[in-house]
Amino acid sequence: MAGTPRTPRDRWVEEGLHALAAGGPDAVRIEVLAKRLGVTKGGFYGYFADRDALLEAVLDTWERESTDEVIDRVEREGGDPKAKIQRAGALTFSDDRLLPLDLAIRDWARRDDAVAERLRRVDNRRMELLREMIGTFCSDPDEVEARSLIAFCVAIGQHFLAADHGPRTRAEVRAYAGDLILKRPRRTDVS
Amino acid sequence: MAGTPRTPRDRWVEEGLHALAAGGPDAVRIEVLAKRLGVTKGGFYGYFADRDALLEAVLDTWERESTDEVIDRVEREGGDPKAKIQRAGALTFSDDRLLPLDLAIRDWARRDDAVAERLRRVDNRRMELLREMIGTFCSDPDEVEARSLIAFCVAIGQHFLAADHGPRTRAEVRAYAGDLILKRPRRTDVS
DNA sequence: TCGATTTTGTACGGTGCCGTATATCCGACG
DNA sequence: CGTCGGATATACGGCACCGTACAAAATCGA
Repeated sequence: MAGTPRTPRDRWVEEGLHALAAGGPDAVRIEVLAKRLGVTKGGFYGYFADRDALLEAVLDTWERESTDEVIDRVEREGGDPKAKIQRAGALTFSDDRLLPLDLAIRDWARRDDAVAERLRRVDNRRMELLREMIGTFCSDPDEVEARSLIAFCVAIGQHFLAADHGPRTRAEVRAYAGDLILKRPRRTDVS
Repeated sequence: MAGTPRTPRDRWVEEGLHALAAGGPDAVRIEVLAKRLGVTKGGFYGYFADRDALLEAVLDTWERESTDEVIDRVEREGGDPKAKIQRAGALTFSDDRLLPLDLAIRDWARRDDAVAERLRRVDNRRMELLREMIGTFCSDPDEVEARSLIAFCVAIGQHFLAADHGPRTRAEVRAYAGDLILKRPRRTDVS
């Protein structure tokens, strides 16, 4: 029995995740990954039947990391509901690793039903967190749903937007937008 | 002098737009477009130096169609500010032609600076429309900017979201969200 | 150290696509 | 009708990648 392989299965998946995040599914090329790993593709086919099998493994890893691991960590660190949701959002949408991956997979999902189904599972768990948090200050279920959708759309959409904001930075505008959506409405009637 | 070419330059661009919308920039393959056009790539190089030149032409066409043409049409049909912005949004984000193209280009822009620059120009014009409309009922400039960002993010982001909404349809939730963002705040203080 | 086993390197054939060169077609015009 | 010119077809060489086959090397147990 031989010992630890020089390039175990996980390293291939890891490089696959990087390539997917950086260039989309079309950029996940076996020979390119091999070059980045400093090996040839010789060993690849010991772990994966073909390129599609690698993509499946990549998606498996992403799905696990972006749900269970994030949720585990959030639960472990505790805090009030709002802090938990914010931490979940921060882990998912601020992480240099998960964010580009998330965006790449969203675009991929538009063209591949199996990917779309995975994304649906992941997004549903995230939406559940949002509903829970927004439900702490908003009682109308329709409004909870609408605000959750808005919050999610802003979290994702801001990375697909290229507009400028004059003297303001995107982060400033986004922070203000977050206040509008995630805080209890306390406006006086201006009519 | 020979007459009208069988496959003029515009047809190549047109097919390029379709391919881009359907599969992203990697799907814009000269020989694939030729097959769809029922010709070989023989004539292609009479119009374009290479594949990149076609992609430039495709982006030129998209940029023109999604700004000038939309704005021309909106101005021509008139109406109050809100109606105009809604018509601009409808033309851009409900059109079977422009929407998938828009989404594909947004993902592309994340990886290509030149595309990002084009998208910035287009998005800035759209944001200007949003500010204008939201400014009609909201006087705080920070809030105008934040609401504009939110509205834009929802318009784009909803197409990158896979979450379900229980008994509600996405359209219902989105409509409610639109009311929250695009209507004058009239809430009573609940504190 | 010596096999046994697994991983890796190398070589191969096949495919799809790019860009070029050249031949062929076909309408316009004399 | 012939010829001219642009549009298209065909053929080619090249490249990058896939997946397979087999040889070489590395590693562990004995």
